[in-house]
Amino acid sequence: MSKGKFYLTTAIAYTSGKPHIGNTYEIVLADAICRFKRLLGYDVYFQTGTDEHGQKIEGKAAAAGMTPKVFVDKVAAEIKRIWDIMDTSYDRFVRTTDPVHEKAVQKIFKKLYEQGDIYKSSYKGHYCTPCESFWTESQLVGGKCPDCGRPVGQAEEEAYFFKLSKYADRLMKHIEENPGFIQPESRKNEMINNFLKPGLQDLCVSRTSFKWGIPVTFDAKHVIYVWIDALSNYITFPGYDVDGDHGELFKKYWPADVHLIGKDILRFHTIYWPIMLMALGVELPKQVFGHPWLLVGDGKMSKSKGNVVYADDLVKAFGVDAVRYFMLHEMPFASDGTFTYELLIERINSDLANILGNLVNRTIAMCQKYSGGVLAKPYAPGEFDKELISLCLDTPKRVEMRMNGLRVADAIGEVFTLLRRANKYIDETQPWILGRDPAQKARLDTVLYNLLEVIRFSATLLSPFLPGTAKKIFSQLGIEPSTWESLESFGGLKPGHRVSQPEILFARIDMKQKLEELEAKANAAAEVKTEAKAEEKKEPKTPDISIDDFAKTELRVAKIIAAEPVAKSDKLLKLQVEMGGETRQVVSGISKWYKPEDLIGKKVILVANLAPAKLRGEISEGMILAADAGDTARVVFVDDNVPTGAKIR
RNA sequence: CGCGGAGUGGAGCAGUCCGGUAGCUCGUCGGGCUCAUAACCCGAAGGUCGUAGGUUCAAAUCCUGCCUCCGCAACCA
Repeated sequence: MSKGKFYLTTAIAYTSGKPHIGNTYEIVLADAICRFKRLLGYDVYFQTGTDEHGQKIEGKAAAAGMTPKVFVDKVAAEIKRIWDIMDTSYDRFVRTTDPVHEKAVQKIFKKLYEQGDIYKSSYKGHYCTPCESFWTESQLVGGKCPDCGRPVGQAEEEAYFFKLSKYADRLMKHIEENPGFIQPESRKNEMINNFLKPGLQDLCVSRTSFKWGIPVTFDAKHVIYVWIDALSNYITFPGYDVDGDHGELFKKYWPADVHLIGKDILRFHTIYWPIMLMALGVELPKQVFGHPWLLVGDGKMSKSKGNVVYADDLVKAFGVDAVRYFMLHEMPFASDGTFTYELLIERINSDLANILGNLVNRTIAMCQKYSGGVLAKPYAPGEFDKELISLCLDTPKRVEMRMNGLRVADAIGEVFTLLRRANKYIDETQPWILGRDPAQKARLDTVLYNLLEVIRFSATLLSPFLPGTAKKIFSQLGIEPSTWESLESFGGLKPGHRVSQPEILFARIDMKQKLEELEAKANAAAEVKTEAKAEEKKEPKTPDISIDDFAKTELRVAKIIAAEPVAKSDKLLKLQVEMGGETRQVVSGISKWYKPEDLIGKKVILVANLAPAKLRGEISEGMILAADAGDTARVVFVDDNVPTGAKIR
């Protein structure tokens, strides 16, 4: 019965905040693949979860006035809630703060250390004691701290490193011998050319700069950094044990068949992770698929209105399956997809409502109208049947082929090709005309039977993508969900069977009206947000300073005598300013709002005693004052007859 | 020369690896039909495949230069 096991993982979501529609895409894609494999008869284990350690979370929790644990519990619950709203059928939702995981990770770290793959060393660098900061050679300004201008000393911060280079050749060989390992193909070359060929640097796998992580058992100062902590979830939760006493799930399902991840973290999964596994002597996953991103591509809804789109809001407005359909349909495979409300509504109307919903509806309605809802035996084949039936029988194979290549959008497209064909078949056979002539009853029954059978096929094939809709269709057909095996032959529906009443699957959406509705809602939400923000902003008032504090700032009038953009930067302008006979170079982040020629000859206020800093390789000796209005900045200009060098106070 | 992606009828995309009639969905226009959710079916218009060269009997597809756009990285002193 079972065709074998199938273990799929998603990346574990970082619990720094609520996942938006792009983050949600991955779990839906994973779900579609897993449901399809189950339909085929595979024994599926589908694992997802959250990555909950790290400095960023520590910081966010502190900012929210919570302990990291409380913070992470809250966010993880939110993520899980959204995964559930999306109707995803994961078998297990894991969290890296799970003690079982933490213990396993500590053991892994220890083992790698004991066998010499992890060693203790240090970051060497220039250290500024007052600033508590490390600087690399290139960051220093004139050999001094770019922050405070004081001299720096040589210092070291200890850390543990993982010997990636030791396994580089083996990994290269593995990638070459297993062409399907990295998907899509184009990414494989990227990994080889950018990382493997230039040579791998040993990876820093511990930190001492924050506490919110899994401690190194034998060195309490250190916390295990994300690589080993997060990546290993794929084996620790199924029950991997460094001493070989593995859990049942691990024995049964490892190696993973697919690691489904975003293209941005491909490097970690195709280089660091395989090397870790090699070092542990564990078999490598079969495939790593770096999926593209679903981007929110609509400039109209600006940031100030809050254009972040969340899956749960969409589900509320359009229904789960519509959102799932859009996500899965819109992603071509290797290139990014775009989300806009217009596109979503268009897909719902033209595919779900018109092609699919209407076909089911009209067919069931005709069955009720002409046959009292009872199926008769298809006795009277006609000229259009053959083409329809052969396409129908062919479709499961086509879908399977597409899915094997993880071409989910194309797989769905195959089903819709069949649905379109069925709509055309209705036109060709004209059942409403057959219905007028009692002599044609047998032919009419046959036509209706064929249509219903096509719908049964389609519902089955769509069930991994639109689980809720498939269920509704089966219920309208009055049957239990069909198996994959039942799609081997045409004619699974039993004559004499009675179908249910037709119901609308997807209502058509009035584009204009819906968009207005959404915009009104967004505006209302934005108002609430800005109000909330305004209140928040009042809280941290800048503390009062004394006149002496202010006097520490030396403000002087300066004239801009030259300006040019800084190469390779979109924000910076390099200015030469003249101030009481002295010329200085100032780099300012205003190139979005000012062109060089707008500034030359103008007089501005310069913070003259600001410690020099290096920006994109250019020295900046001071700062020009400008009003920051959030989206824009306006430089403060000074009356032209004020002499340069004049002090401002 | 920081990394990467993309430029194909009005919109969104496929085709590019393995050169040989430019295809799909939406939209528009015309027609058909009435079982159905103003749905469904048929037909038509609309493209110098970013640009300039090169290879070839033949280039959207291969090679070279250039232009434009978009992510990421860097960056508001």
